[in-house]
Amino acid sequence: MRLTAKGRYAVTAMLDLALHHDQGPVALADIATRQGISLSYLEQLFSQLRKRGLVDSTRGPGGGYSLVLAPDAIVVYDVIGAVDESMDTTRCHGKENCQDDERCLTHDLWTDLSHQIREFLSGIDLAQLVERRRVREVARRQQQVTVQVERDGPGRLEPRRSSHSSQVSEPARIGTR
Amino acid sequence: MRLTAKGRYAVTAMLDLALHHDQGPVALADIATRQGISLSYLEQLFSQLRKRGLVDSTRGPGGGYSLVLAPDAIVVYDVIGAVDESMDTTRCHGKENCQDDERCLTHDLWTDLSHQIREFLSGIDLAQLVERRRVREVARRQQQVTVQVERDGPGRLEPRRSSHSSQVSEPARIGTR
DNA sequence: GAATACTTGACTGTTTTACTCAGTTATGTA
DNA sequence: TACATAACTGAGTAAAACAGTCAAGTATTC
Repeated sequence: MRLTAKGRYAVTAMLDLALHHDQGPVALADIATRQGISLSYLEQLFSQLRKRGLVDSTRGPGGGYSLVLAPDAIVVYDVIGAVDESMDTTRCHGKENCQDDERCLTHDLWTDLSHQIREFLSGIDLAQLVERRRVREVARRQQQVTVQVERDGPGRLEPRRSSHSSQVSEPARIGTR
Repeated sequence: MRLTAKGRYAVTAMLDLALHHDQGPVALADIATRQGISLSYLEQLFSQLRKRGLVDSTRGPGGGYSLVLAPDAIVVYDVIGAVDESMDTTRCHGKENCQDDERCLTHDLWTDLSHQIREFLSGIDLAQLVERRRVREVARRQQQVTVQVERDGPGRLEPRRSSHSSQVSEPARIGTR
């Protein structure tokens, strides 16, 4: 089973995109500040998301990324699948050669589990997540942070134009490991 | 999410134990040959399984490991939990400090997924697995192998007593990686 | 006392993870 | 046209996790 920080970041970032879906393209720098993910890392992730056709990019000032499909047409499973290879829990990846070219004792168990996980994550789309009360709470909190940063300015230099707050002391800590 | 070869091996080994449950203690060397797992590695695993109170050991000739509880009282989730730390998919491990000491946007999603997985793996016990037709098939195949090895002898030396086939050229391949 | 089998702990090579860095290319605005 | 912005690309890397191995025990039975 491949469910790593990478996959979690991808889902978080896509959800952020869905939350600001109506405000045109969203710059990665904004997502970076709001979600506490390193910008360089986001660039790497979005490169993959774009290749999989999940997002579209707009270059230049005011540019950023936007969802290709409506939030209710994107399920969590696809997002993770775009960056995390496979969600399979079998060692043989579906082929039944786990032991001496034959099925191992527990082959079916892992197949069933993989199926279970796929079902679950395929049943949840971004729109559903956006609707959740607790997600909205967190989103509101994160909005505060962004506004704060904007008011204080990105570091006193620069005339501070546009709604972007590039180069804040972030990215900081994203939990322990 | 932590589901690695280690957890899979543990379940496989425990299932092997359940299959030979009525024949007294099972030697690790036997499990190693039948399941294609390295003996040294099994030793490591069973050390943990014993600490968690899932198996009992009998030393000396004819000894081996046996289940502490009946097969229908041991669920897969516990076996994996014994060797694989945690099955949690959140980064913060339940604590809600995933981002700046607060809940991250997708916290609940991972909590729900973890719950889902736990439910699934807690609903399956070793007895149920033993009953499965496809498991029995594989088990029969593996029995053949053991018998084969016994007939051929472990290498022509030794008078060949008891039902144990120590020190066969195994452990060999355990699938690719 | 020899063989069997469990027990412990340290050690190791490889792969994966989670990044960073340095640079390039495209685009809107003054 | 310059310049600021922001997307892109690819290589590099420290640290951790994985999947084991190895060596030296101790307990038990025949």
